[in-house]
Amino acid sequence: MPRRALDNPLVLAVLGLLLENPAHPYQMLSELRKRGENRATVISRGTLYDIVEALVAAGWVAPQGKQRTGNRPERTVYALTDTGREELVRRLDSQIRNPRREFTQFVGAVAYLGALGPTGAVAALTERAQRLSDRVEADESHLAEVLESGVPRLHVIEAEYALRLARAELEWIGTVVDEIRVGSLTWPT
Amino acid sequence: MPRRALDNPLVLAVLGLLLENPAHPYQMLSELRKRGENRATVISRGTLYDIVEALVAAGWVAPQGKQRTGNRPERTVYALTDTGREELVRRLDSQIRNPRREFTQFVGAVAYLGALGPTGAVAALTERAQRLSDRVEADESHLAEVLESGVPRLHVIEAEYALRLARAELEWIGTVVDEIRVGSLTWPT
DNA sequence: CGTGGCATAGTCGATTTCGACTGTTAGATT
DNA sequence: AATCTAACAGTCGAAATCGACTATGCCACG
Repeated sequence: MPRRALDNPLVLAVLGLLLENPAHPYQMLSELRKRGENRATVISRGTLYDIVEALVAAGWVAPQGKQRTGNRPERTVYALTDTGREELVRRLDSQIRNPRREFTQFVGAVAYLGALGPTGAVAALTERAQRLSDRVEADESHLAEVLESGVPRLHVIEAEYALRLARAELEWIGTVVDEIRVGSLTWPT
Repeated sequence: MPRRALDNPLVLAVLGLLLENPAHPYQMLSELRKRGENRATVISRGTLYDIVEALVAAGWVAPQGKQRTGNRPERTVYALTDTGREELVRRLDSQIRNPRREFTQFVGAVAYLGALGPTGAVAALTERAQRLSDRVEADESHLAEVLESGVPRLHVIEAEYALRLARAELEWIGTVVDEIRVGSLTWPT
């Protein structure tokens, strides 16, 4: 029993992917990269191999045999076991019911907004808002396309969620910037 | 020059704290715990000492001498250097302008909501909403108290932000749950 | 038809992070 | 007065994570 119990966020992502199809690590990575443009922390290759190994040790995932395409190195393909499926559901359930509190770099930085001074704060927040709104727009149209193409909404539900929060953040930034400009949010001396 | 460049989220928190007052590590920890009830990832003690050491090596922080209270072990007090102050501003600015994309456990789990089935999904989301709304209420009244007591709004700005996002999340969960119940969000077969 | 560049795959040593363990003091309880 | 407990403060070895390095196949281009 490992001391630190497989609590890397990648674990859920890997189990989730394997629920759909068996895959070899490198494949998982490209898949995650492709989808996840938006989601899941960017993960380094090495870590992924470590995680898969740990999942095998835990019995949640099992090697399904080796393939080779052309003369490429052997790729071991992994599939979800029954215990793995149970574990996936257990984690999903608990992480939705009571996700552990996580905060983004952005909140962490906003906490010390004061140190930038009113001018600096407005400048930085404005740029953030610009970038974020660009992304929101791109994601919105991308989402529309995907739905148009017949992908069930349930499969892109987390994109809807992310968009919702992004819009809330944009609004918040907007009001704060206004308040600084107008002088209703002031710097203590 | 360290290979991985002090990119732990704690770095910003420590620099930010030291901007206010010099402190010894254990003190920083309690302070962060106190404030941060809400913010900043929960940090283990050991990590904090590692970070402080790295900050000293980077020249952003310097030991200010040792104190002892009663017969307690010596506590080394650290203060921000000038370079440290610059670095803090640099990081703050860049992390607000363009924070690296991070996703919470919750989004990660929502992505695989399907695996819980309609009933399971509703149950899990409902519990999440309940917990979250309890917290929002508590945080709201706590925030009001703090402001009442004369703390400048700027110093609690990130709590306002967090509340805003939490409310957006609550609304989103509400609509999704309704949609599942009503049947406008369906499970593909 | 050689060669440069990119996608494919994975390994491994070094760094980072963690949390269990140690030890002290002040105050509460018996 | 002896004992228990909680807050204080830090250390250190083990585990987790990373990213530089390796190596091959495929395609385009001169």
